[in-house]
Amino acid sequence: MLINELSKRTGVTAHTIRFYEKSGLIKGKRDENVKSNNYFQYDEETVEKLELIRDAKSIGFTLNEIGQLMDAWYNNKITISEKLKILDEKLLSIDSKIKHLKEMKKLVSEFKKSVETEGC
Amino acid sequence: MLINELSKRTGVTAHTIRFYEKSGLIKGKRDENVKSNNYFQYDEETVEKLELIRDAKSIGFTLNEIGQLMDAWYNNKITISEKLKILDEKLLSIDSKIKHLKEMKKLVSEFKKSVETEGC
DNA sequence: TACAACATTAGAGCATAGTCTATACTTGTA
DNA sequence: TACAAGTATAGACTATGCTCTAATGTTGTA
Repeated sequence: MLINELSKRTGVTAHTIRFYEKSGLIKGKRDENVKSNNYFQYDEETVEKLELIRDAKSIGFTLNEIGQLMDAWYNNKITISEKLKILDEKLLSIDSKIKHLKEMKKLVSEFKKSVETEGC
Repeated sequence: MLINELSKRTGVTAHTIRFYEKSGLIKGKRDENVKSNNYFQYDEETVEKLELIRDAKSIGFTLNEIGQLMDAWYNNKITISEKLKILDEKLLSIDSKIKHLKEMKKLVSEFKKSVETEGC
């Protein structure tokens, strides 16, 4: 599919898709048989990747971290042990984020209680 | 205390403290009795605020959101029900982040397992 | 009194993550 | 064939959150 369809499928603007392409997060392919243009072709894997980017971004991963994660996911050039290392790092990072959020939730909940009872 | 002491107490650089001051997140006071300089004086509340900023930032709140949260915390110009509304919004937002993180963790864990067993 | 250490403001610079514009070429449809 | 819609690239611009520099003034200690 071309960029416009990819954009419609994922809700990511063509501008942003090109930005991700330039950043190396996704890769379109050019059809060697087509000589009249140099339009990028995107596949289903790219749809998946854009969805992963959206999800991972929403929980606070940077594009750089997401790039690493997608290397572990899709890149067959890196070894299994390298993949496992990346995945373990990300799992630790997720756990750390969850821990922080739970602490913050406790803090906010306690304060809410004190506002309710003491009105401070 | 002056900015340098505040910086040492909190681990936040003087530059960043001034940036937060300019952004309206914290407020130093100038001593009217002292005419020879216009140094800002900071109190214990500011130490608390900088710690709150650090915690809240680490779990993905923007400075803008943190500003709102601190208004609820310290500003007595808003009503109790307004404070509770802001706190409830933050709690929902925290819960949503935790939910997303858990989903992501599951996804990454499952993928890790498949890398371990199938080496894909 | 010299001078290091500390304070202030203004503004420049930087990283991240887009967002938009200009320019130019290609494709599909009336 | 005209022309709207789609595509590509380069580069300018923006917002957030710092981070640093320059210029200048103040304070405290030898």
